[in-house]
Amino acid sequence: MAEIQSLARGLRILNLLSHSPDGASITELAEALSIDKASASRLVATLTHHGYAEKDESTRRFHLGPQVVALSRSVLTRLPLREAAKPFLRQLMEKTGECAHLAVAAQGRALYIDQVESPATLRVNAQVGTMNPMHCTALGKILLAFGDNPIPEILERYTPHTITEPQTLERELVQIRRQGYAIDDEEFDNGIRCIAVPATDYRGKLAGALGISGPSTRMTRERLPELTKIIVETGRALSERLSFTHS
Amino acid sequence: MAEIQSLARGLRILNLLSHSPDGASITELAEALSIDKASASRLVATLTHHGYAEKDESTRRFHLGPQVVALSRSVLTRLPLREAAKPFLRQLMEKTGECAHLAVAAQGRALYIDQVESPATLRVNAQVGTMNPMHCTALGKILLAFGDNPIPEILERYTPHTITEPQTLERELVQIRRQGYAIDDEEFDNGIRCIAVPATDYRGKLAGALGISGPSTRMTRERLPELTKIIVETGRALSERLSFTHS
DNA sequence: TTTATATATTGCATATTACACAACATTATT
DNA sequence: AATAATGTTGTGTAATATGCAATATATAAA
Repeated sequence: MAEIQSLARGLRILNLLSHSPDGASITELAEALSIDKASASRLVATLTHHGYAEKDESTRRFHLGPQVVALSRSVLTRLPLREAAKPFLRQLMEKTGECAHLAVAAQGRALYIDQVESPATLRVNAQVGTMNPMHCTALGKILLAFGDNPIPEILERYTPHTITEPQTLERELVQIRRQGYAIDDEEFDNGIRCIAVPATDYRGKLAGALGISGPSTRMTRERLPELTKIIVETGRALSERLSFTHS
Repeated sequence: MAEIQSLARGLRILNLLSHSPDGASITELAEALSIDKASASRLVATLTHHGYAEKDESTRRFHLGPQVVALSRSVLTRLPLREAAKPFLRQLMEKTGECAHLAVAAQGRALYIDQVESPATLRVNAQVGTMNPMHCTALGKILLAFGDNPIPEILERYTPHTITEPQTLERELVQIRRQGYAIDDEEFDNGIRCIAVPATDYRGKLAGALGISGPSTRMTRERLPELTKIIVETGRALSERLSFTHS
């Protein structure tokens, strides 16, 4: 596989910018990529010229440009799963009172492609485009258990409950496959519990994962079975729906 | 300004892919850019490797990859306007029953950065990331009237009501500045009317535009004044809110 | 204000890198 | 199975991106 160096560098700059909430300067970018300031300057100029980056004139730092938002729209609208799942997410939110999320596997992580927010003041908001680790989120575990992604090499610890042992995770995945749903019991964020189920297409192949997230004070261990039942049913319904839309 | 050729080519490929709902093949991309198949192949390989493109194995065609969605999130969350405007959009939708939209100027077009959908069956949906022309949308006219974007050279016609004469548009903008709101009376889509107002920050500088869109059967000419009043008030409230959040 | 420091942009020579052409491999079509 | 179309891999060539140095610009200090 031949890599086009300057394109790869440009893309790495985009990635860096996306992880820099306060933007980045030319020198910072050059250092991060171990390239010359001049090269960075020219690469950023090209990105800017095409709308992929933009300079905040007040801070003189570079941010991602609006063009990437326009790109993302075309990705999201292309996903038939998103279209089909929307009413089911809404229904999920209404029945449980918690925010409902939809995710697919991307780059070894769970990429959130849609969300229906709950009206509750205290709620778990996950922006579309968020990429969370797979091993410690309910949606991610579903994607691991039913998809064809390998178990990540390193299982980073986020909370005291995070599973960091590969064997433990493997056993968990077996159980998830058996029971048909996954639970994240404060394994990624303290005080947050999630439940997720798979959405499968007409061939039974995994299309994505959907579920709810809420504060553990509201999603108590006692309520989990009742909530799980709702989510499993919704997942089945969506999967059934997907079986008839193999366009 | 020195353009990095291969990066520019890569970005142009991304643009092409975003306008190709059914994806694109290597040869199509090569033809569109007037470059060799081999070059296109290598560029796409790099894009794919970094998650910016992906191959649909069933059709053997290339689409945009999930990475661009992840990028867009960082753009959207960075915008303080979006955060601040959310409750006002919701309120707008609830009071009018129509979909509420929020847009900023980008690349000479109106870029939709947020939306609150109405529950109505017949509603005007504008995906986040959509880029509409300025001269024939209510949000766009606001951005033209109060922002510092030049009037587009060519005013493309979309419907019989589209303003295509620069002088006419200039007069319209003067009136919009005076009255403080803009109306799109089936100038972009037949059967759709929109009303929009500006959102200004603590310096009185334009931050974005917000408004509603609905079918002209429901948003009749008679109802426009009543709806306009609501929107103008909401715009003032948001602008006031923005005056206190100059972080 | 002036000086000093940090940061960004432009010129330019070198060589690395991307390029086009072609051959090969793969997949689709007949 | 044969043919056509499309995608990928070599390879020599030359154009292009690169790094260094110098200039220009902006920021901080004096």
